[in-house]
Amino acid sequence: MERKKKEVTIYDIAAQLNVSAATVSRALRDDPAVSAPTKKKIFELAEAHGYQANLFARNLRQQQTRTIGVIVPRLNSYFMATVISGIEHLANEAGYNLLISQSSELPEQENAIVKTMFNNRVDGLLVSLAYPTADLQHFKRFSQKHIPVIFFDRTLENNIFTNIRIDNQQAGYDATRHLLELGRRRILHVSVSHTHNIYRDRFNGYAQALQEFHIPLDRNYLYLDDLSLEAGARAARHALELPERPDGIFVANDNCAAGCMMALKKAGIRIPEDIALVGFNDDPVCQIVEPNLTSIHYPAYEMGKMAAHHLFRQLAADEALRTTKVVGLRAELVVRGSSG
Amino acid sequence: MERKKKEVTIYDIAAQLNVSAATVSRALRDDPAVSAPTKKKIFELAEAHGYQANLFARNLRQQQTRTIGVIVPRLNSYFMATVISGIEHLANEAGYNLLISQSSELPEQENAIVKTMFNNRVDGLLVSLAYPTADLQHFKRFSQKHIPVIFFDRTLENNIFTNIRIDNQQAGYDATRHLLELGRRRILHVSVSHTHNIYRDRFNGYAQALQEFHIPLDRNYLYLDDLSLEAGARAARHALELPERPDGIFVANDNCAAGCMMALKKAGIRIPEDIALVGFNDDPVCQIVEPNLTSIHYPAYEMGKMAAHHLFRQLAADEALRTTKVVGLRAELVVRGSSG
DNA sequence: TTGTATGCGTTATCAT
DNA sequence: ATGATAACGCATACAA
Repeated sequence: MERKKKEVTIYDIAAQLNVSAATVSRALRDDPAVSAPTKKKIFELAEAHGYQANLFARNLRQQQTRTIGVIVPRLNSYFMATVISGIEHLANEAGYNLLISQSSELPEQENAIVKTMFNNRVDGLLVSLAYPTADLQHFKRFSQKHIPVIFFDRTLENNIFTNIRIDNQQAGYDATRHLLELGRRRILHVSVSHTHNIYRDRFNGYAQALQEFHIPLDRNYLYLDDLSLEAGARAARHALELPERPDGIFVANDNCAAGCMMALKKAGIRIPEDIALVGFNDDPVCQIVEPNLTSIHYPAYEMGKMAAHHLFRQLAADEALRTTKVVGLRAELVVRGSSG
Repeated sequence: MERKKKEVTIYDIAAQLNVSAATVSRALRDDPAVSAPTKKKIFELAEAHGYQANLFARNLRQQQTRTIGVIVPRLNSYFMATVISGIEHLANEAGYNLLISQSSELPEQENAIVKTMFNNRVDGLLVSLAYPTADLQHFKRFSQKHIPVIFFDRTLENNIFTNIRIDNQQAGYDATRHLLELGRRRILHVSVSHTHNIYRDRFNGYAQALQEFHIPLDRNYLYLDDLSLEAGARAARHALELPERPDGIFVANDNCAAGCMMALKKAGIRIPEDIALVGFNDDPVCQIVEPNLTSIHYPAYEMGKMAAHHLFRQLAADEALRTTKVVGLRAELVVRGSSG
């Protein structure tokens, strides 16, 4: 069976130049201890041979991979794609590779991925948690070995790892208050049943705004499902079956809001006249549905860059200097036709 | 500065059990040459220590990484996310890791990524090319070292690597013929200006269908832009400025078709009565626009699995058995309201 | 400024 | 069935 062709190593270069492998190694890493002429010769020969450093050997020696793991619930949302672009941007600059995996919203899957990433000796982890993930046990092996983990978007309260997130309560408040200022008084909130804290926070913002306007919280005006397109249709049905029809709906993501809008329109409801609608994320779909969807603009790209930025900082810093913290990003309301 | 804690190695286990490291290594890999009792002892102690194989050492020794590189133009489409899910599915099963990167449709970026992946010694590559990429020069280093590369979706004719794709001409034909059978006669085709072959093929299918219906090809009925949402609006404007308004439009992707539909509706055009519309890909957006968009269903998940499948086959096979080939997948028309 | 020697943790070859 | 030993390619402590 044909073996792989032999690679050019620093030894080959050293032999041809009558210097030691150590010198070649140093020259290639631009060590100032090597004289300019030798360095030049070495660079040239390396170039001529198309020399490639063997990263395993280097990693084996240095105990680091220059690889960071990224774990997200799903790759198929505009939001996540944008976050990852942000991460990539910084990672490329810093010469790090990305190992990307999706948990498909399954904690067991997430757990398996974390283990794999650990075995692959990633230098750090960037994670957005699956819905149902309720604790951070599976990241313990990382904290034990002092490998930094940064959570973004879907975070969990903890005092070990850094969290990057928006102020979901504020955003929920802004969305709801906007509807209230439009004169709407019966506002339905559509969200997800697994009470992940970001959705709880959005709800809290909703509740806070209602309270400010002296509107009592009514359990009937909270509809929990899975935030899919279909869930949006179900939410619409729920809305129409309510004894007093809502005049405003705040949906915790755009996709679901789009489904809701379509179902409402099909039922003859006018948007925004009869019911005003606000979504969340500011996905491109906002500009496709008619009327265009008012939403909370989520700074996805920036969040990706932030997450990577903090990871690299922690990688560079001494263990002791890694102060646990929460980084907040601004998320702003974008008003469009659905709440004209 | 605090060093990383020492890892448990096969030597540690060997020492504690009074066997050699070689035996431990064999046992851990379940080599039949090791007796059952020793194996058991070794497994137990390894488990107790939370032993983790050091992949660098293994890779260094075996000259392989069990990592495959995935390069896509963009991560932010439903289509790509689905393909990647398909790839992941098989890769996980086979115990391979995925290194995912996006070229952002930039050949230079693509080139850089290919180089990085090469340096990282990926065992194989799964690639969907950037629009403007016109040749496969940058993959030469892979063919030279006999590292398999599989192209999917955006492929380029070649006699070295395997291509996985749908029959774009057939699909373009199906889409156009559908409009023709609806009685439409002035059919505009909206596509992308960089003539990547998949778009050329779709156009050819369009031309073929017209020919069958004895309709002469008219350059005015071909609009080339970048297939973005905005390009869709521009295409609509173009359509309305034509001396004879089209009664059917075949757009080469759904996103652009959605933009086109919106602009047409805004201009007072009724869909499908005045103009029938067909998109491409069968993205979720098809079910969001009104009326729902007729499209070509692209078997994305299956394509991902196919690509991974063929890569693993080539990895397992002897060099000589790697017959270059093209794998075709079926793409079928899904009729919806936009061409009711 | 350069060289020597050694370790990083595995696996494969050859003995026993 | 098991052991001794030599790579794999690089980086570094120490010596010169």
